[in-house]
Amino acid sequence: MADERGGRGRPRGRRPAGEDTRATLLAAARVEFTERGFDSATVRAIAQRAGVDPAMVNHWFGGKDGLFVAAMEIPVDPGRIVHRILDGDPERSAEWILRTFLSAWDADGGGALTALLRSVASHEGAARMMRELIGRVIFGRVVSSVAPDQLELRASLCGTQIAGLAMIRYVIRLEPLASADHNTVVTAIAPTLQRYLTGVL
Amino acid sequence: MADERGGRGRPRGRRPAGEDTRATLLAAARVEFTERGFDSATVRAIAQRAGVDPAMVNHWFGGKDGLFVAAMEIPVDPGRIVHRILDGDPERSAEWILRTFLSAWDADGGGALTALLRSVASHEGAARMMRELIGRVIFGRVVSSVAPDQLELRASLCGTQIAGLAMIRYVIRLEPLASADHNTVVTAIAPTLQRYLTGVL
DNA sequence: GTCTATACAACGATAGAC
DNA sequence: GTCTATCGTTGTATAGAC
Repeated sequence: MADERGGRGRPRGRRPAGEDTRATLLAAARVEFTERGFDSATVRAIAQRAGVDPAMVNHWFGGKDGLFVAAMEIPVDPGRIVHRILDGDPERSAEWILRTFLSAWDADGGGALTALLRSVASHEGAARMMRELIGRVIFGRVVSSVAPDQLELRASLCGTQIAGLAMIRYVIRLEPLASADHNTVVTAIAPTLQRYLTGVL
Repeated sequence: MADERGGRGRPRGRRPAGEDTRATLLAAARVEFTERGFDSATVRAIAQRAGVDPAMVNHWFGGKDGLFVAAMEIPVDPGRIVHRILDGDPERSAEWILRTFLSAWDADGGGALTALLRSVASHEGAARMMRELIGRVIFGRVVSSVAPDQLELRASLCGTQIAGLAMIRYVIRLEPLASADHNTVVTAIAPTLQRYLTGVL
């Protein structure tokens, strides 16, 4: 009864090893989340782009939220950034931080960053992730190793300048900063960041 | 029957001339779009806020899109802000700018600002409006009256610090900056802004 | 034979259209 | 006020890897 193995659809059951559905979904999710933002991106569209069933999102990530946090890795690797920053002269930390962020963001034209900011603005969960990422992982560790006094205030101040640069350069795209080369940006902004890191507040 | 002019609900049928349903809808739409962004704002909620049937949105604006484009005119008065800022000592402009923005943003707990940033991040039209608002109307005029050299670069740099402060303090809510009083914020950030305005870059 | 990744169907909610 | 489209999610049967 109801056997009906007529050719429609993909075959059920476990697919051959090597067809990594999870990774395919992640890639599709990054595209959709980037282009449409968290709310407008649909699980169905992501699944369709990945060529799999929407239920796979639930199976692999527990739902749309899980897929989001899995897909939206920060466009920079915090560990590497911190490490690279701490290897140099503390009085030149600001310049390194800026160059690291600029390189990471410009790598894909700011697409991933724009998506991240969009998600941060519209999704409280993303904002919370961002909060802990900035405060603890990135600037918290950087600041604690260069200027232990007023650690948290310094970290959040650094956050303002970095987040603001991201907003103006990649989201609002205000000229001339949107098209300025890295040296120009560093010359203008590094002193600010350096003061937030090690200067007198 | 069901005349019931005394209590809840509005009378049916054509309303008397002068009760501008269209304008009421526009006002309600601005509130909802501002608070929730385009996607999350619903026609039903807008109509309910206006005390009007959702069908009126279709009748007057042809749908949600039409209502949006009709509603999204800039509801702020940048002129007053600029005027107040320019009345003081040029070397104290940064402090005035910061205090003006902080007061405006804190007035409603940052709600309107969060909504604005959300719209900017998720809607290209809002980003374009923001671009011109920051670059030309606000900082363009401020900077041109204090330091005419590298006017646009200075304006966009001011934009980074202001936008970043907004992001960290009201959207991401990173402590201690999120709860810091105005004096603390001014002490920390005014020097940055002052350098962007009149300092050496 | 067992486990599990998978496809399919359907549900309840919600929002825009008419 | 009703209709319809679409969303996220859940349940279940099944095919293939192990």
